[in-house]
Amino acid sequence: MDDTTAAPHGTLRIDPSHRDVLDQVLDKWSVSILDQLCEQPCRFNALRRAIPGVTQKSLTATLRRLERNGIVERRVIADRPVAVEYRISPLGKTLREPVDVVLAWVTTHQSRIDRARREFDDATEGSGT
Amino acid sequence: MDDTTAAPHGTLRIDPSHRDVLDQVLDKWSVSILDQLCEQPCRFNALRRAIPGVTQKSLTATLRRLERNGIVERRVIADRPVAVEYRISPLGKTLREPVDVVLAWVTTHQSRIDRARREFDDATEGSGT
DNA sequence: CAGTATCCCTGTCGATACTG
DNA sequence: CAGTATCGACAGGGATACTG
Repeated sequence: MDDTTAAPHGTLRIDPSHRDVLDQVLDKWSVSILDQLCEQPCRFNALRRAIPGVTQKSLTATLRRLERNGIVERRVIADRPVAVEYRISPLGKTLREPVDVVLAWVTTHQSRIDRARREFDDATEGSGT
Repeated sequence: MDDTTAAPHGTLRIDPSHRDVLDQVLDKWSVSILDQLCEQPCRFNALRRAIPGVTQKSLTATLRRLERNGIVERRVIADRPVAVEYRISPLGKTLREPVDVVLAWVTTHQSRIDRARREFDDATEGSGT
């Protein structure tokens, strides 16, 4: 079957490792953290305040995961009233563009998506009952 | 370095609705489905066979979700030995590019990510015990 | 063929409490 | 301040069985 029409570059082959990276890097809180850290390095609680709704647990877990994947860097800047600074890594910076592209897509098509959802819900409404 | 690619900092505020869309269209199976349907319209079981590891339940749920979001179109093409064809929608086609960008990022940086993970795991190894 | 329905299990998430 | 530890609630995912 020829895929020259739909797939100009024939790229979209998903292997599990790719899926895995996406799961670790584009999950619920990662995008917000990425966004925040791209603006400026941030301490734990500052980050926490900057991202409404996140809990310590989730924030810690997400930061750890991003750190493990080389997206953010963790740095202890004091010993006494322990201060820890998180900053975006060079690798993390490169992630921003793809994420921006995706977010731009969402922004662009949000209304269309919303409409599709309403229409679907509307059409589905009478079928389940 | 000038960041013409990245949005000016602070502009891309992640609001819940964006997050919500991402969750619905970039989740575990959606990318594979998008990939497959971008190549050609597909019937349910064909799709199932094309995507190793997916179950009926997950496939059904994901297809429904994508349909609801206007990403794929569902079409009954026969009544007797019921046949259903799924195809990518115009909106769905526009999603391909952003996804492609993200996947390209993964491909490009995969080895670096893997290395970061190994280094992290290595450094962490002795601390948790 | 193309689902729906059910059970069950695991992972995740939030809330709370505690620590260096 | 920056976490760790623990618990309970809940959604998602797989396996299985059944249906138009």
